[in-house]
Amino acid sequence: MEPMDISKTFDPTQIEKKWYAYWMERHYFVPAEETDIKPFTILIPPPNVTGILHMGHVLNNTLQDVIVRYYRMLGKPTLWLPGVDHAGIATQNMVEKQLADQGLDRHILGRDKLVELIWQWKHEKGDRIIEQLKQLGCSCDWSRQRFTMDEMLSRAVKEVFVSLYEEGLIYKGKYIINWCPRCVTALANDEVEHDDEDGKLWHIRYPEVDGEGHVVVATTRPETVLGDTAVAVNPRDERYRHLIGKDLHLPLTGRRIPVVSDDYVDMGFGTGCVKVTPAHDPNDFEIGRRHDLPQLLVMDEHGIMNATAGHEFEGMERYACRRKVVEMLAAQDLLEKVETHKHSVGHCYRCDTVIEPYLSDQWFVAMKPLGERAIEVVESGEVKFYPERWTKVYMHWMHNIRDWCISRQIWWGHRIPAYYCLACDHMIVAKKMPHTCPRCQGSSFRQDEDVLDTWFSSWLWPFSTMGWPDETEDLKRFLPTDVLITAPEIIYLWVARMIMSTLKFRGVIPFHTVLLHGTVRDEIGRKMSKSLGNSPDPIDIIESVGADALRFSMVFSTPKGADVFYSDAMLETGRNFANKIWNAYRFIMMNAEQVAGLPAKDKLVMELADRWIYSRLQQVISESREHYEALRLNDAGQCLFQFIWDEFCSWYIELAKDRLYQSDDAGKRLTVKYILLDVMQTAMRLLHPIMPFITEEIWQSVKMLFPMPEESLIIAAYPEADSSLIDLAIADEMALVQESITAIRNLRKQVNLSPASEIEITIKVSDDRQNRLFQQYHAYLNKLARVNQAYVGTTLSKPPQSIGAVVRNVEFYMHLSGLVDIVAEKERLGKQMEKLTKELTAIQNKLANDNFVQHAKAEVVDKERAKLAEVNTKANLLRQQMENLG
RNA sequence: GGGUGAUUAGCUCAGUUGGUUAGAGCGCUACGUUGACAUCGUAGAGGUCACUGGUUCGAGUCCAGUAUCUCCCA
Repeated sequence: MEPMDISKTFDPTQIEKKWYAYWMERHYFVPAEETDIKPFTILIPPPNVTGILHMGHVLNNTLQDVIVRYYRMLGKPTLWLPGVDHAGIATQNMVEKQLADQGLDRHILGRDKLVELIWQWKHEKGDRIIEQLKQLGCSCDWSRQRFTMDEMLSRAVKEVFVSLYEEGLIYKGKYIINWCPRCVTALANDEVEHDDEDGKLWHIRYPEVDGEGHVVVATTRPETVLGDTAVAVNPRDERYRHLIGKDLHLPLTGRRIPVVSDDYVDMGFGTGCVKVTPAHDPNDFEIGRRHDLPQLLVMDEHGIMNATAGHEFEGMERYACRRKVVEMLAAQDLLEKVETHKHSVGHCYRCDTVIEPYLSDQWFVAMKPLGERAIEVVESGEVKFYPERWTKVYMHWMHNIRDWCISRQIWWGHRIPAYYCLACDHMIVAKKMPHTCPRCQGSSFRQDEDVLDTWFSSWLWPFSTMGWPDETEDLKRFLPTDVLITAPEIIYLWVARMIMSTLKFRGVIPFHTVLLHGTVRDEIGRKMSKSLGNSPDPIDIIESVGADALRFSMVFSTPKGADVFYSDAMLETGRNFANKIWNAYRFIMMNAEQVAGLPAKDKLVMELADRWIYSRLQQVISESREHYEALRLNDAGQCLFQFIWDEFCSWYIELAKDRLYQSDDAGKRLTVKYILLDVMQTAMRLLHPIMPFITEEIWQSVKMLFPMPEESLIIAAYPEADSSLIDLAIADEMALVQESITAIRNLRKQVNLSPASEIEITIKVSDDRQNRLFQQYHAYLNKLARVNQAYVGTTLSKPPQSIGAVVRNVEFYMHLSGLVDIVAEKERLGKQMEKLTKELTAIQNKLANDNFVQHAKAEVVDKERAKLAEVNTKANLLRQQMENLG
């Protein structure tokens, strides 16, 4: 390759397509067969089939890909198992919306036709998000891609349902659900939108049966009085204790209802008496259960009052009924008062109708028996959460676990495998439609109309995707998997349930580690959402700055599971970094043309900077390994960013230039060329998990010049640190040089000397080692601080007309040529003196404090003393300089 | 209402078992086209660590309370 053909800025589009195709052709993402090495496995949280890639997916899948690629490089057979979720309600809604545009609705179409339409849609457009994940660089094993409605997964769903039913852990019962009377359908919790509204609070009198008194209850929905079956008070409430167990007259109905005691009642709210309507309020439903109260449904599925409400109200719309109830109460002097009241009201997300809590037949899973083992495995540490604090959230939910309502009144999903005999209504739960009714010998059946909650297929993901209930090779090999990476919002919905199901049906944990990451927000902290329009399209970003830049920015900005604040500035971090790497590569290639016969590593003529960069490289290798393994991906990113940008580019490459351009020693030139290629190549491997495309591109191209086997692949190994190359003495010397260069640059700045002007420096060192160091490497000062002439010695003193700085115990004096602004300089020094004095006082006070000297650890005290000496030296120098200025 | 977490520079965040002059990136200011990179370089300014009390020789760090906010569940 002609080096000058390499473009000045990094152009990702071409190379991303090229290398993804290359990886696919070579089956990189398929775990190696025939090996005894324990594989590394990650299950994807399956995105919705309707989904298009958003920033949340980018974060989630980038983190997974980084980890998977890291373990692949460690030589493990690695499986990232991908798939898509059928997302019952969301998908059906989307297709129904399309129908609506054509003036159709599902009732006209019928169930079979609608389901057929959705499948058709899935085949045509459903897997768009999969293509987008590929653009992001995700290294999933696409040959194992699953869909929650696949035959394989449906089999598992039926198997589990039937098995839990037979064990008595699935049952049919009554439950309060959110019901939209206009759409005539049940709504999931997340389909109900809550708004705070100004409503009214009606205070109603319920007369006592024995005695003259009454209690007052407050309600926002007076029509539900008709369905009351009790009044509840708090057992500790002195005001009402005498009423517990007594009866009240329920207004307008002629019924008598008891007073019950329940902890749920808030003594401080309203009058402390609560009317209980078990069939029309979720909290009342729970109270009703505890006290075995009747559940009276007083309206029908359209929100029209029924016969149970009483003949005066039957047939009335719910709000008309509300008005009539209020009128009648007032007429009977049972209305104590009416207040305005702000409260939260649930609305149908589709039609905005006020939802009605509604009692209906539903299917449940009894969760308590499944929860016990799931608690144990987290307590014992078999399953760990990162960050750890989520363990508490998980435990809290598990200890208060409730039965899971798994039926949904929609059409898209796994239909409940329960069949009813048309002749005698006998119910049979079975994997297939039965032939004969065991009770009446009838032979015609209808299947339950409901489908299962989408999570009922997702919770089986760890083994349903691997072919269970068959004992497949994949099951034996890949379960338990290793790390699950997901958002904390679905700890309950998904993570906990997978732990329970996998323990129940496989007897093992599904994964040993759960990594929870934050939410992607916009610059002002809002969640990214379609409706706010604050979510950029990741594909646009990839097309403009590249997947690597996006990936790096995401990884870099997601510390310890905290939220990610997406902004253009944040994206620039990755874009600039990719460009920086690209230009370092470009520079190296420009100078690498003739590096044909490189010297063997042990024949290299290495000097300070060379030994230093190798030493640092080894440390960075170890650190990055530790970070990747501890799942601190942002730390891995930061550590590599800092090494490549600051240490390799800003220091090493800059120092290498002298030898490349000016040295007439061929051995020196060869050494530096070798090291540039070697460090670059190693750094590309370190960074490959985070930025796979650019690192592969550079790897492949450097490989042609660098002495390594032609077939060696970037993924073939994650570098291992060679501790023999770590040299702390060298590191210390280099640090001194670096600090010195910074100090000299500062001196320049202080007197406003242009960085281009050449200067003379007197360096007073305090020992021979330092003397040798500065004699030998004054070229470094020349290159990076434009020190034209350096006088080094142990006995030198401050030259006239100079300003000084101290680094450790080395004094630097920059020779001035009479260009200094005396007044400004004095002011600056005065300010510095003030700061030093303050610090000095603090240390002296500390050391004068007997308590400190006696109680603190010896090393802390020693450190304090050393500091005192250092600060004193600085102060003396400063004083001298101030005197010099007159 | 129950639970959980947070509060450090203009912004986003580090700060490991209490022990430097509380750090980084971005932004801002000044200067700079030094033969990879202006998507760059060098330097600078900027903080009562939310508030109140406590423990300690010593608190951003530990404890209690207050305030404000986040998220999950109801």
